[in-house]
Amino acid sequence: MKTKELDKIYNPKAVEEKWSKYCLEKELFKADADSKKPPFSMVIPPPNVTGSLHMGHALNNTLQDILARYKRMRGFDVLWVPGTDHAGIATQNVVEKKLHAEGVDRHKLGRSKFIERVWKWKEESGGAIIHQLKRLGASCDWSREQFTMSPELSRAVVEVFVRLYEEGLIYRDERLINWCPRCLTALSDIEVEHEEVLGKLYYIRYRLADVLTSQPLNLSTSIIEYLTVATTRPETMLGDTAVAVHPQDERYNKFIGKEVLLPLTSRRIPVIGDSILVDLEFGTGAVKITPAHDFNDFEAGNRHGLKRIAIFNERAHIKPDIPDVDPEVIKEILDLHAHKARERVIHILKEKGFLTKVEDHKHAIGKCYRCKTVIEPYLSPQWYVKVKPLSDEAMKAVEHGRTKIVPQGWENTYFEWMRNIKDWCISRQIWWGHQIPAWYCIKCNKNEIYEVHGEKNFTAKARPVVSRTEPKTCPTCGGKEIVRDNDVLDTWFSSALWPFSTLGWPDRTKELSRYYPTSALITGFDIIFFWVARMMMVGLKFMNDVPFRDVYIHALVRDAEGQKMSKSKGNVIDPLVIMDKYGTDAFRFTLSAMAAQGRDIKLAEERIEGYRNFCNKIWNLARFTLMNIQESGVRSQKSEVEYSLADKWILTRLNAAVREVTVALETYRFNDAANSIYQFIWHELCDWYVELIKGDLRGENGEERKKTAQYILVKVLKDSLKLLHPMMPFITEEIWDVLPIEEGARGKGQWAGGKSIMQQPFPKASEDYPDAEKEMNSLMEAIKAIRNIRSEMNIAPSATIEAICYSADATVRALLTSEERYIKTLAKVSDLKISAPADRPENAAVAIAGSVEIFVPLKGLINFYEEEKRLARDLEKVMKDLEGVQRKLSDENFLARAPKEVVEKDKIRVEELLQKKAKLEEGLERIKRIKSGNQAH
RNA sequence: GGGCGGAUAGCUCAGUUGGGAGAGCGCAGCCCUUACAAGGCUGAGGUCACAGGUUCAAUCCCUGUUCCGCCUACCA
Repeated sequence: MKTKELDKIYNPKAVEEKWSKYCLEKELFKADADSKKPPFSMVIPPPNVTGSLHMGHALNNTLQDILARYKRMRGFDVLWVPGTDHAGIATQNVVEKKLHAEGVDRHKLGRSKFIERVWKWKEESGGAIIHQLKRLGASCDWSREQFTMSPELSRAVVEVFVRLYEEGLIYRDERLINWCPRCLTALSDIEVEHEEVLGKLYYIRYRLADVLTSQPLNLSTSIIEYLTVATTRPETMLGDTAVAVHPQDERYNKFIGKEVLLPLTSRRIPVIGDSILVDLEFGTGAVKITPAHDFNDFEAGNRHGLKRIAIFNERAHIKPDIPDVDPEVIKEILDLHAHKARERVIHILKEKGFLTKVEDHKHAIGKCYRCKTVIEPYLSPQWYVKVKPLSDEAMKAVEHGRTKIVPQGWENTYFEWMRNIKDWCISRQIWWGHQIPAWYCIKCNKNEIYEVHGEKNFTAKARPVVSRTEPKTCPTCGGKEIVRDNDVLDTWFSSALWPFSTLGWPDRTKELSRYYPTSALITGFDIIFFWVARMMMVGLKFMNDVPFRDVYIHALVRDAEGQKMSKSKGNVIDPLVIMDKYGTDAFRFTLSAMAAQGRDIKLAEERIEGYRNFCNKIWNLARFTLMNIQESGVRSQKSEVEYSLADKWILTRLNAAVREVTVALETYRFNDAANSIYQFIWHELCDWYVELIKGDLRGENGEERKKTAQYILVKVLKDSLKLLHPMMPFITEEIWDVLPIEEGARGKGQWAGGKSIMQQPFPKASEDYPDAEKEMNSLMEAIKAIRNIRSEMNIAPSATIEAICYSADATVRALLTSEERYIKTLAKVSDLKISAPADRPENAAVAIAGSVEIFVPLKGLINFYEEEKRLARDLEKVMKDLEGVQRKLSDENFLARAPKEVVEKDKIRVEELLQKKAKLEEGLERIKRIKSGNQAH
């Protein structure tokens, strides 16, 4: 059989396509609910069905996949549930945009036709992200792909809704809510993004009703004829129904109970005292109250029984029927959007002398998190979840450690939000989503009906019938005319059920009992509130147990400058482009290596390039290995008697890597795992071990030695690939496929006689050889010292040299002697002398490595000036270290109080440094002597 | 306004029980040495933001200051 030659450079594309296809066809990612193995389960944070893979997804799913693959190799039956959510608003926007291009709108189409269109869109173009996740290598159980709008999951949604309603945890009420005038729907509090802007504070005078008003307004008058209010939203004054002052404010409290004339209207509104709303220090100390358009004013209105006058329609345009407003004014602003109306109102107020002052003012405005439109507080009937009883349980679960949040710092964020939680507005005025299972009897609610777009809507006073199935008749009056509530549920409502609805709930499935609670949830901090907190609440409520044991919160991916990536900034890095350019493995490894806990990831392409190089390094390691083993494969080897020092050393270092990677993955320290494996493969296995055994592999040290070296090389490579596999699934699979399985057998592709690397057990640390490790370290030090001399003395890399090693330590001499071939090979030494300290050669560069004094005779080639500089530099460094340690050791307090191991260590160190110092000084002396001798000639 | 996090090599960042400061990239020098130039060898570079405190010992713990981020909040 011919040895398979690998290409000189790793080509990810073909490899990824091949294995991706193969693993999917063979269904290697499937969980087995009947398995005897212990379960490990995760649910994917479902991406929007409209979405395409961005950096956040890539990081999130890479980390999940690393865990999934690791746990699989550790012998777990891994279930990783994939799927998408229906993304109510976003999806509806997409389809509406398409309709718009066709010249249709959804109202013309009608609700059911529209929903059909959305489903059609979903089938055709939805879920592109699923393919992209597969491309990323995500080893989800694709046979269990879920969708929040599927009939099964919809059933769970209805069930949860009805039960919560029956328990009084869901109710309907009319109050101010956050309204997006573009999406035309209510939003929950957390769907509003606050943004600080520099706005204006407008001062407007409201004339007191009971003061003589016959004379023209005189701005310089000292008699108080008016109250001046300050506002950021002058246009809402048309909806004012009171002015508030602080009851303790001596400037104004005499006006409480009086009335003012609202400018631009014929409305008289009361002056009221309210200590909650009014801050004495701010503005003028007098506040206009617009209960229908401001959350604080709404509350104040409730406290004082004020009327609510809405001045905007659902698109935040001025309504025609605002009571009391001057018709001239209405004519000017009718149907203007709020911000246009503001300009007009200010203009009119100014003209009429009501506007007294305008100043800059920083304040926050709310924007729709989907479309960035400025949100408008809007009065309407909505459905709410009463969350306090649920959040109490959810807090306890984390307090008691039933769910662990990693890194722990995020617990504060979680608790903080849970403590201040407000009822959750769950109804949305859109069509795509789970329609609320509530119906209204026309007869019973005939006074509560109002029409919007020809649809019947019901006020908060209407009495709904909430039911799992559509009622045929009204349970109260038997009436047959029944209308369903138009609203749909917040998409996050269905996401909250994801960890159990995807496992078959409300049925008591095998999966549910086996995989719930899930083992871990991996997600970004930006959806702790949206998703994690709500899953906790709902999971505890309906499953009586937490939805997951661990929550690992990872960072956000930013660009190299630390900016959040966004399309508008144009700084997005497309993961698909990156994967094309550098390969998926390199990309995944980069994300893993940069996923340090508690810090955002600044992604720079150079970093990815570096790990692409690492892939190539691994590839060439494999290539080298294949070139150096028997075509018949490698013998199996159990006995360690034939292990060389290098063999024992690399096995020991491998063990260290195995331990580090294992601990790191168990504790979600993905960057540590990546760095350990990188360090090991590149800087220990490739840089040292491979170089050390090249002679062995060439047969220079006998056939036995050759076979053993081959065996160890293959073993270490295979274990390295296994360690690496969770992070780099493709390249490891490809190499695994061509490596020898056992004695006499080689990989022939597609695991002839073997299995996929993902089905292999994760490496376990075997026997350590601590002595070999120490000895190897001494040798490496000596080799590095000689290399240093070579470089500093400008000896051509191709030239061989002579070296003399003196050591007073017989053990060390024995080591150097028995392993001299390593020094000769790696330091390119042709003539190596090892002995007890004797006469120091004169024309030689010198270096100290541990107890070994190394001389490189340079017969006239030596640059004394350079050598002196080099030695002086080394000496200086040693002196500095020595000084530090000696100072410590001369401190009685240190000797008395520090642990004796620490003191002992420092004492040994001083000894070593003193020795080194003496030798360097000697060397320096010699150089100086020679130099002066040379000069004398 | 409240809360959280960060400040370590030119850049991006590690540094978990306080005990000789690390990596990657970049930079400089020398090398196409038959696994790999997407490579090898060598090297330069840090008062660990600042000021105090605790300790025999502080990059690490405590306090304060400065400068950055982020989250959160109804001061009109």
